[in-house]
Amino acid sequence: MASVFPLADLKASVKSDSRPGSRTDSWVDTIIKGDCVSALEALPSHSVDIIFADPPYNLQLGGTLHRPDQSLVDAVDDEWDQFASFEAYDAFTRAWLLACRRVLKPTGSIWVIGSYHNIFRVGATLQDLNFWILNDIIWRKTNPMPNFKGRRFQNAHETMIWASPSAKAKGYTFNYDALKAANEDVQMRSDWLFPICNGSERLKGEDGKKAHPTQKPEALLARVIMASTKPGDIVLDPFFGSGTTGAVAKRLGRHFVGIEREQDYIDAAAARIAAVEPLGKAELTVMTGKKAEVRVAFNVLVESGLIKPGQVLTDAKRRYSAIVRADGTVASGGEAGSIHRLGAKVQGLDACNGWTFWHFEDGQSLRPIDDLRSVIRSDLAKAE
Amino acid sequence: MASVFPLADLKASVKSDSRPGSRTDSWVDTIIKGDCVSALEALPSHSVDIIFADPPYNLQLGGTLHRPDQSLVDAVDDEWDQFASFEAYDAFTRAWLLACRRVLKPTGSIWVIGSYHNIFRVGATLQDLNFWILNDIIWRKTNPMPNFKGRRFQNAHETMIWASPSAKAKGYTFNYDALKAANEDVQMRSDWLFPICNGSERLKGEDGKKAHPTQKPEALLARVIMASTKPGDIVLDPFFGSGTTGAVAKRLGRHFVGIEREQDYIDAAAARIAAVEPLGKAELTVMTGKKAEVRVAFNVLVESGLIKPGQVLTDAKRRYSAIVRADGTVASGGEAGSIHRLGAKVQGLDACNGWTFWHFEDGQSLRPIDDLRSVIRSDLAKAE
DNA sequence: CGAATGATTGAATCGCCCT
DNA sequence: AAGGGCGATTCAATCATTC
Repeated sequence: MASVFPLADLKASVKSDSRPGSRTDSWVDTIIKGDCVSALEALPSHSVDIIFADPPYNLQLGGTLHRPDQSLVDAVDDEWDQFASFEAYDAFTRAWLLACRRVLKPTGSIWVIGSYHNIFRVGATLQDLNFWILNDIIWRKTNPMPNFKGRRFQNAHETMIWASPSAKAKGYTFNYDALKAANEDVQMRSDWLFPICNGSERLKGEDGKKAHPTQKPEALLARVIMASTKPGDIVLDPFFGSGTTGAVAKRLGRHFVGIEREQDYIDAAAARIAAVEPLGKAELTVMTGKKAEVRVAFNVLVESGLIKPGQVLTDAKRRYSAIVRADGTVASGGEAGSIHRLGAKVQGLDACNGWTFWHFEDGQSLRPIDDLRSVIRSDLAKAE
Repeated sequence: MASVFPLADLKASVKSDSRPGSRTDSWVDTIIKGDCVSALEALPSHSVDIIFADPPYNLQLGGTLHRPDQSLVDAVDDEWDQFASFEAYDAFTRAWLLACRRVLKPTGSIWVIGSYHNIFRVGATLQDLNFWILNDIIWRKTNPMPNFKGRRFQNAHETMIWASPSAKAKGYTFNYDALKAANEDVQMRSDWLFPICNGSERLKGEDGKKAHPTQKPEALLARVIMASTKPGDIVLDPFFGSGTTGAVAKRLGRHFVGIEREQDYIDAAAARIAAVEPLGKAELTVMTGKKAEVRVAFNVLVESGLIKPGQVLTDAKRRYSAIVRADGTVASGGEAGSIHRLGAKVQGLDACNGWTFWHFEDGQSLRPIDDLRSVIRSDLAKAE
């Protein structure tokens, strides 16, 4: 059974920060010491918003290998042994992913990072467990380790899988508009370029050696968290290690939960996170697009007098026209309906966004009726 | 049982070319018509040098997809890409990979290309069958299809796995020095940049429509073949399709064997290959890929810490100011957006280059944020 | 004839809310 | 739970057409 590691200083520093939603649950903003699966089983169901997992990939690290029937594996180049070790890794993967799924909200999503040693097994297991892959993301390293022997290509990337808990779970957070605005106004691609973690960001022990062998760069976690969470969300990392996930989550106004077995890593991560200063609310505001705007129905424009019954609307090229009726529908050549239905109908399409399709005369020029909706919206905003 | 498709013209053109090693085997430089596994079983053991496989991806598409302009996306919904379940796909994968392994020389290697829909299953099956993964290679597309609904990252890459037939098989060909020399004297990385196959390279039917839905670019195959084969080697492609593998192999002085079920694809591939002129010995230099423009988005500055959330930017004359947010957008007086959009908005213009418009405080002076981009660029340039 | 503009297209697991 | 209405959503490159 896992025990909650209290981290009094950490909690204190967390409680005083600006993160929305006061979290009084004892396990939030803590590092839980213990085995990944049993620690996960001690958490409530459907309680975290995203999971970022950086699982181990080499099961043959020292020690002897046992088959599932407990017999000792005596030769590593035996075909059956290879198979057995993959099976063991798959069983491990299955166990922690199942435990993660129970803890994850239906509106949540999971990220797993790995290399070619393990990511194919992880991906296949995710699919077997009916997780629904949203993207695979390539972290391209600016400064990867060279291939010393010159027998292969330089291994210059790692792979992340982003998945929702099921094919039907479409409520996951994806801050599409913010990512696009931040990316030169084009949508963010599946290949990301970041340096590996080194220099002052890299945690060092007292001996000056790196504190953790696979510390991930904070910039990578920042993009993951900014892309797929909202401020105040809870980010779980079942393989916490040096605590990059927690440090970035705290800085970005998200809550974290870490699970880690080794006390040395817990100590390093706790000290690291305690030193993080969370950002303020204004800095953490996420840009949203039209999808997040309040709905304004077309008849509101008619009722408010911005559009008058009897007024004629046309498309931008004046190929089609329609007359506005007092009930907020529009009519054209015997057909009538919503601005969307009629727009679709006159063009012979299945669908149409009437707000951008229909235009009204404004002096010499034509302007989309969407402009008038913005007027309504800014009025509504002022009334708040 | 598969039947060898003779292709007399093709053989003739092949025999007259400059490829070393006269191949008199009837199956060399032909397209075999038939099911992949039975055709493979008809070939001699340990007879081919590399295999390039582009298996069905098992896309699981929902309904139809429309672009924002309401045009229909021509999806890959062919019968050959439909599988009843993951189990069925795994069984299929296992069968053709086992058949491939028998045909592959111990000194050979295999390449498999796929997307997140299938590549994890392929990779896990390769490992289960004791293939030894040498690299996973990312094909970054310069011009991928966008994500039309804004619900995910743009799917901008595909993944290739390169593997030898066993962990002990170290005799595979890897032209390390040639690749390095062709890559400005640095090691070739695991992420490659190529455009998708388009324009005149794309095979069209008599109706002007694409002859094959998933034709791969020749440049991609050229790098694969130049990296992992020697002149005169035999390249097998068990999912021949439009014959890109054969065309590139012939052009590069390698022999090919294709397996394909559909006569239409065979006809198109045969005509295509017959028209290929093999290169002379001196011309067989390694193809270099497209050099990426080093494109740095504003969020990279924020993620890397060069610009901090909360920091204030102004124009050169301090008439306008904006605050940087953690999501990589900037905000000013209720408005928010990309550095470009907001710069335009505050000035009342249609467009604005945010990189030169917005400045940050550097001691006593103001400097354009473009200066910080050059700092990042010199780091990132290493990966391009 | 060249430049500017518009149309087409590519391996795609592509919406959300209310009734 | 299924169905219907609202209304949001695209990047790079190749061709075709117009100026």
